Amino acid sequence: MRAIIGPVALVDCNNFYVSCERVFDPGLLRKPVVVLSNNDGCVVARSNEAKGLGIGFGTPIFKCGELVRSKGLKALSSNYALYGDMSRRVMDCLSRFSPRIETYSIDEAFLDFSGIPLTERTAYAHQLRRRVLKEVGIPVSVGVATTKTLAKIANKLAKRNAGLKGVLDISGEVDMDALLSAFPVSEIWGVGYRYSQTLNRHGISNALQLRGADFSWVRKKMTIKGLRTVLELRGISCMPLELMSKDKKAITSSRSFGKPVVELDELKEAVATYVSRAAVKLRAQGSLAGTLMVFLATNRFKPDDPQYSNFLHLNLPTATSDSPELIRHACFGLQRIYREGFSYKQAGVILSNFSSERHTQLDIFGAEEKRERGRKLMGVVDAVNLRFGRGTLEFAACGLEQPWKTRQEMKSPAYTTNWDQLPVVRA
DNA sequence: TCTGGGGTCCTAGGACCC
DNA sequence: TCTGGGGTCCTAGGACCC
Repeated sequence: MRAIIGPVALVDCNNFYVSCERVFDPGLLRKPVVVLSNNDGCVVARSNEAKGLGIGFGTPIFKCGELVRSKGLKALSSNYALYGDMSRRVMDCLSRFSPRIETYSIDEAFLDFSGIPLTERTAYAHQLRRRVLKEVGIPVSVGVATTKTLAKIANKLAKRNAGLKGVLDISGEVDMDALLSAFPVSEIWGVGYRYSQTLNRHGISNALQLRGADFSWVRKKMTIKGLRTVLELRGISCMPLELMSKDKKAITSSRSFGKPVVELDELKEAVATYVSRAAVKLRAQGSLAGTLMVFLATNRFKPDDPQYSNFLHLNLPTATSDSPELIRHACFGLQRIYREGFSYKQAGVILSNFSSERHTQLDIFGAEEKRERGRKLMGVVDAVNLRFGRGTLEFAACGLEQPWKTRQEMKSPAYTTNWDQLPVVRA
């Protein structure tokens, strides 16, 4: 369901992953903290204190050793079970402030504010902010404007200026020209590195200049999406609220390995593991995959090592969500592209070309009975893993030792999603 | 020693057809 | 040797997002 919108609020959690960690470990408050990517590789979330130390997004953590020693920088492995659960709590809380809500990402939501009179919007946003902090423990920022693109800008300004206390409403009378002329074009939603380079070359460096740019020129250089951005900067809403979450059109599962992998058998275990994870998500949305892509690659950061990467698309004979079947196809594909004599660093699979499980095309070879048994088995496996935690039941093809598994040496417990890891309060 | 993972949308161009 | 025009479908690649 889509809807034309009036004023809209963008609510964005501040330094979300770090804030989640702080809820359960107050010792991290007011300290420089970063959360690392899978494999404990590079920085994907930073506390304000860490940003103050000059640590950029994506910095490899091995370059921060000195800061850990001299400034007490604390680095944590990412804990997606925790962040996913905290996200759900934040969204629950927000939906009580406006039932017309679009969950845009794990840490962001757009809320329809058209029911709130102009003079009350700022106060309402402050109230919302206090409530999320009290109930969930996560600090958020709120930007209110007449379009999503402008709300994004308001939100960034609210975060940036401490005096605003996390809220900025630009949906009413404001000096929009002054505001936009001070906002760099590269920070506009939908303008990435490439486009901002092109725009800069043509003398467009701030949001006011982009707002005034020639429509057909923008259309040519930045496609229809760029044109929508320009219109939104003018206050014309082109991006409606998406109130219903949509099914995914593709599901990827891939990881860098904790250490290089040479043997085909080990690669097969890894790929079998990834494809079973993807299959769980596939079944959860009631889809069948018609295409499976498998890929592998050596470490591109070691240019002196022999390099090789490849991928293979497989059009499956029958669309399926059956884990053993998908594992068979993935291993077959992997075998086709595997070359001996390389140290592999990464592999993965992408499922796509989905159809609905409810109107399956019948298998011309009459294997319906077998498929039905498979469906029931998958249902049981998913239910057990949901109840007792991921990995309770696994396929033998995924291996037992899993030496290739990613490193996560600084991970916090799954405080909210695993009974064994609930926080303990000491009297 | 150590450098992420998971998505979406749009367009150009090729293959193919009449 | 010369060599049309219009349409559809598909895919690879590029741009963006968090």
